[in-house]
Amino acid sequence: MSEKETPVPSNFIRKIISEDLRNNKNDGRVHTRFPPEPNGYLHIGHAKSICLNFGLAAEYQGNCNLRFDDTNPEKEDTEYVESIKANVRWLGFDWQENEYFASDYFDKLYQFALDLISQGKAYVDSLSAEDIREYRGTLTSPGKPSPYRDRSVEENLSLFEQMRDGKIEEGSAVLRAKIDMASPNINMRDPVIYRIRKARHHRTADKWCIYPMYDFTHCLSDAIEGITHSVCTLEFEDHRALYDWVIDNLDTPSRPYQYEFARLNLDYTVLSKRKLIELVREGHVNGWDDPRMPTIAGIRRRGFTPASIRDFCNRIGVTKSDTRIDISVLENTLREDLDKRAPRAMAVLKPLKVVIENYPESEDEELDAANHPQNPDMGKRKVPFSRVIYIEQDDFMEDAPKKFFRLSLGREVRLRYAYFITCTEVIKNEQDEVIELRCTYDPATKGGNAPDGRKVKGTIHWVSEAHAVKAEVRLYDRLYTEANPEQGGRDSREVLNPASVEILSGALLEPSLALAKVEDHFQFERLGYFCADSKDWDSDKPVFNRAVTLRDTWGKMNR
RNA sequence: UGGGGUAUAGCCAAGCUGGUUAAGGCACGGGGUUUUGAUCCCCGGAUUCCCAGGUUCGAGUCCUGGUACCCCAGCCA
Repeated sequence: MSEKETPVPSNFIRKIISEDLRNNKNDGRVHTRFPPEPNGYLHIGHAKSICLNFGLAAEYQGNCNLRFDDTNPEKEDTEYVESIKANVRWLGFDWQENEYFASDYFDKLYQFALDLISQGKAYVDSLSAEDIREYRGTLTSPGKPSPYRDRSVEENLSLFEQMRDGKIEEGSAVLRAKIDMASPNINMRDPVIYRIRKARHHRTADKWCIYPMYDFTHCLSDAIEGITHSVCTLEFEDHRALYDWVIDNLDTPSRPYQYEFARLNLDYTVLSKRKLIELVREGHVNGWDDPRMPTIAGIRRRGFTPASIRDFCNRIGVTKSDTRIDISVLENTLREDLDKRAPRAMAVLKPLKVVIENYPESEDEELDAANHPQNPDMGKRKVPFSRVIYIEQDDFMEDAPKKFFRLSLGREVRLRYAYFITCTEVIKNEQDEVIELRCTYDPATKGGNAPDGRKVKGTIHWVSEAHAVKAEVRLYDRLYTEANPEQGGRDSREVLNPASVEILSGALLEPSLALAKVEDHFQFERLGYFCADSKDWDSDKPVFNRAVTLRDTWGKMNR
């Protein structure tokens, strides 16, 4: 993380921490954690949380734990823990030896539950799930106590033990905290803190058949790890009262506090696990790492860099207001990062043949091209030139308006790093489509400058036919046609963008590009930033993904 | 009158205990440089901070009353 990134702006959590430090709370310690559940892949929304938690720890010389919140054996798997670790590492964060699992605390958690029971603050409820829901009341009416609410401590202890020993059927008993069935906060109406799940856990195997619930586990895990600031998203605001209740009613090694911030919403994308799974399962995308997916794996494959994502997370801020970020903010952090780092190269996506009639038939030559126009340290390379080249179809227009600074019949343009050429003839097929151009070149303009001081309006990119490398280039666009795909409760599948990917199998690259390594980034001049695909790249068939286009004021004018 | 939150330019977002001209970024518009219509460099926008009252010499910041939007009734996290 040596690159210069936008300084982290102030936010309310920073302010709280600074205040705590001023009061020497927690002996001046700052300890955060990133607590994913290993039941799915991380996405850009998680990146916000990762950057926040690790960023806070770094700024205040504290630590940030990576803790897997694995209390639901039926949904979790080690496959996810591996991918999560890889993603966090890729983003540039290091949790060092601070890797934990809530499942490592099952014994302690069990003891805490026993303590609560002994204090008369928890009881085993034998109501069915449906009855519990019934008894809980509604948002506007209070709940009523379960008939099992006043079981004796001894009976509860014995029943809980039977739960643990597998003597009670799944679903026929749970452990509940005894708080207040009439609380206006539904989370406080005797929340379930342990349930029976006769399922194999990915780490504890068959040791347990009772598993603690999130609200009981999370706060105690924080306390066990000495977390000082437990940062989570807004939907847990209502749970804070329960978080505090558990901590306050048990003898814990430390006293953590929970703070909530707004989760990320991004234009033209969807970030709920359920929706993401749906996209994959129904085949709207090709897997979790499809470059259109907002998953870390997807945006990585698309060509985003860790620095650009960190920068993005810093720019969007941390608040409690429910907002939606303009996709251009993300795109722009990538452009900024890659503009200074990505080598330039030429590639023609939709080729149009050009024959330079006065260029010798059997000849070719190598021209010098800068790898980065502003940074000579990135060196130069040779680009082969010959009589037959290809240019971009979009760079020719037959009836061109005055403002069209590219090639047209009778007009002269510069071929980047090569020569000025003038179009002399347009060849069409029976469908009246332009299939070839005949041009002449001015040998005196080699390298791209005219000795007579003649100026040319446009510079276009090109590739020599004899030397070109054929490649597949995938152009990606937003996955949805609406900024907020789920607006008004609509099914986001109704607004899927049918043109979210365009595969060009006949793209032509300058030869240097064939030497790219997987995940290498380039700017294809005048087109955008591209990344060598990590999955389908083959030395026989290069595959590039377009991560983001260049800014295009010409394109904008024409829209 | 269930409870918990949020409201500052098109989109984000600073704004400490109330004090001259309401940061910054993205987007947008204009101009300059340029062998990428890219980059880079200038310049531009809120008499106004959800609304209405009030307190005050002075309020985005305090008070009162509204309005809009988000979250909560898993033995998910």
